[in-house]
Amino acid sequence: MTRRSYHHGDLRAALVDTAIELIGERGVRNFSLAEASRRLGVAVSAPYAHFADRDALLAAVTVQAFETFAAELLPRMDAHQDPAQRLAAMARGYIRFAASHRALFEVVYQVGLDKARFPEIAAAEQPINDAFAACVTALSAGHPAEADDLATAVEATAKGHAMFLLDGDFGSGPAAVDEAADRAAGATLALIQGRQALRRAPATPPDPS
Amino acid sequence: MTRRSYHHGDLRAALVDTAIELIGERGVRNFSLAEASRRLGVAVSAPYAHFADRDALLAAVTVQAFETFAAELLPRMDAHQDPAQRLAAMARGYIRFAASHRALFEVVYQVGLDKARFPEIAAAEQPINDAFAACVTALSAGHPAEADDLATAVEATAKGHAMFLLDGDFGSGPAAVDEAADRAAGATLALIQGRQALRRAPATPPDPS
DNA sequence: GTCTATATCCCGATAGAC
DNA sequence: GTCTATCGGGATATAGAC
Repeated sequence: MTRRSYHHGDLRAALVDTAIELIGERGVRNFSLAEASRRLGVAVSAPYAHFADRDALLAAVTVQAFETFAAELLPRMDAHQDPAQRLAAMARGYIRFAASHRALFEVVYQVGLDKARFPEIAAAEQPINDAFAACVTALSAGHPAEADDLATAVEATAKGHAMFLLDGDFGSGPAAVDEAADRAAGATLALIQGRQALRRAPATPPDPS
Repeated sequence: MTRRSYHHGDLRAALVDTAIELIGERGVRNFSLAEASRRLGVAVSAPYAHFADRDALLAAVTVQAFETFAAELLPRMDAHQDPAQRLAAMARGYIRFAASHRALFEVVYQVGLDKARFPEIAAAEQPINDAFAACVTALSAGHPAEADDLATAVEATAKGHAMFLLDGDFGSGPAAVDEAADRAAGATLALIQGRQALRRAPATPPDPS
């Protein structure tokens, strides 16, 4: 494959790959079909034989993002039995995914694609949501009203740490990723532990010692 | 002021206001100097008499964002003595600010302005950072190594909740804002409580009951 | 301080040839 | 399935008149 002639190659797949490359280099918001075409050495009109428009290509990238995330995350989770540890592992995996597949992460969380138009996105997301929901439900047994609360808090914490990492607030390099992952996992456990503590003693002010 | 002739009016201030309007309507990403000029009825070249370029205008908006945030947040914090409660109030204020000044929030957290080029941004940010750091330090007395950890976790949690709110995950309207603020405050307290619990019994698996 | 006019570049999308 | 060519739109920024 010479990268110069896709006349009979898989331009569709090549476009997805190139989109991910370009988004990694310059951000989703500066991604254009035109530049992807240029990089692949095809005419700017060529992508329209495979995608209805720019959003359709981004939808394909989004699907790949969820598939990649699930493939990397779910095995790691299965190493733990305890739901709290599983959630902490999810937080860790979330951070690692954001760091090692920055472009995919960006597409998922910065492009507001119409999910009604691209139902394949919801389908790709499903396995992760299921695993997450199972942990939260297990941890909220006996207190079902708090399940949603906990889910949001855990997600928010992971997402927040990921954004700080991508913004460079942890520095750069593998050490920064490890630190962010450790902290997100720690915060997740603290969150779970703290909810249980507050459940037992809701009005107690924190120990000042 | 007729909004049609800024020949001798304060075009600079008007541009900042209009930028905030436009960003609120269509997002920072789609904000352009050209459209701001059009809305104000001035030539597209007029802004260049007041701002070196687009980023310089956005820097002015950023400064206003921090000033507004500080003005709304700091008084609310002062109502509480306990550092944990102060941090929870900060989380609440963070959410409220994101909701009621969406455009300002977006500019601060989605535009990556070069802080070296615009030192006035750091200056405007200072009072908030100081108040935040004071709370975290007070809560980490005796465990200084954890201060940074806690600061990041609290910030991440607030930011995460704010992003979910702005993405519509809490629904819309004042009730959604209240719910997001309540949850962010609750998660902040849980985080603080959980750290203290884990400090006492680091290896204890969460109570499954 | 604001204007008109312009240079230069980018983009998405379509039509019709091969 | 890909090409060439083009339409119609957008943007930033500058030059020079008033």
